[in-house]
Amino acid sequence: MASERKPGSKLREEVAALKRQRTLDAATDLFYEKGYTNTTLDDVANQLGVTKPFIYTNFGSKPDLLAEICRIGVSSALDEVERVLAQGEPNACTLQRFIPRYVDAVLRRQKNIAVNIREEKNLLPEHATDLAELRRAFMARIELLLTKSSAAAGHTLTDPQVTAFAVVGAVSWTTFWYNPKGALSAEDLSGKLADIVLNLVKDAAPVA
Amino acid sequence: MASERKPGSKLREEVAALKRQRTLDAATDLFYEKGYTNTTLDDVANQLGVTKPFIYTNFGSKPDLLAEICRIGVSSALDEVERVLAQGEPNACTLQRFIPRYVDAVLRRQKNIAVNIREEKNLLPEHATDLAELRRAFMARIELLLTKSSAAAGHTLTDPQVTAFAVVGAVSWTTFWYNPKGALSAEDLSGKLADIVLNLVKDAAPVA
DNA sequence: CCTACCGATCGGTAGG
DNA sequence: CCTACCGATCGGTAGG
Repeated sequence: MASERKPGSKLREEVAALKRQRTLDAATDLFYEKGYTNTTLDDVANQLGVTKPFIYTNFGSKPDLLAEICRIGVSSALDEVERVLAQGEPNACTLQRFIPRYVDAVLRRQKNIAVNIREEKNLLPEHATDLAELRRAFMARIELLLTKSSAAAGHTLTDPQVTAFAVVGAVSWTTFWYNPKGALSAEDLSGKLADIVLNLVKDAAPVA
Repeated sequence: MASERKPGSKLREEVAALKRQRTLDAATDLFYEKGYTNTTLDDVANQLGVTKPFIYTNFGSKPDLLAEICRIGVSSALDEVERVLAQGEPNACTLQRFIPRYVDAVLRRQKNIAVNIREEKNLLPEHATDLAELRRAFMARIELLLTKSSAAAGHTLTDPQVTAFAVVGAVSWTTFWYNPKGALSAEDLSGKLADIVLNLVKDAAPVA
């Protein structure tokens, strides 16, 4: 009996992580495709080739699963701003580095972000509060980035908050219309959208 | 007995229209506030001070009610583009007239548009098809407007379709964050957003 | 257009 | 972690 098991609860952990990941993936696909309330936990289990109680070994409830999917969506965008801000004080070129990365991050987490927006009303109050806080933090960082990099480029934003919402709206909107299987590649889109959005943050001048 | 009733089925029609309108209003508020699946038809009836069968005299089913709410949302935006396009060939100033009106229209129908976006997956297939067609028509009109008015202003859009999605995204996004009871008035917002969006449609030049 | 009810769906769990 | 089931919810309607 070649033993030596106790320290290697590592395998056990890896198995648990794998199960959790697969459950999240299946649920993300189904929630995105059919909507949260039209997806039963039996559907999710079925797609994984298991039965419903399997899901409850990793997640406490259906709303927990939803909350985690949403959290991943917001976090991926927040991480991207933090990464750029961590590279030092924003300068005139920071936005040109940030915007394409942000667009890419959103497209990579397209399903999570779409579900996050659509299913907000199906979150439990505690999850809704947490996610609202995360989103608020994200918006604050975007505002900071826009303000500082605009200043460095020599212009002032009339209303950084509204500008931030416009940028985030233009980018997040892709999650509703972009089809990864279509003719437009994610790279093409992210380049084009980056150009358009960069234009947007240049201060309005020749209007009226 | 002062009679004279038959030709005046007009009153009857007015009553029917009123009931229908009130039902739509109540459902729009509740779907927006709590989400479609979290709102029961008993909730809607309750808010109107009636019982559930009342609703079925005006709408065939819950999904019918949802479809009508969504249709009003898309239509209000489509109507606005059509109105501007009907004023003759777009020129260099057309966008400056259109954008604020479009933003206003979206804010006026904020609830319908938010519900439209969120509850897409809860539509019946036939309604989903109709609404997708309406949305497609709307996007085509926006693209046309952007292309022609840009041309009239002397610049060319690299990709009118992506630009159109960016504009529509930046504006539609307001339905998720704008709070009519907050400090920012709808007029202020529509002015600011119009400036920002007008900036966005000027062709990218000094990038890279 | 109300009262009262049916029927189906589905999240969650007991028991093993 | 499966089988089998409960319990609640809720859209829709029959009957008046």
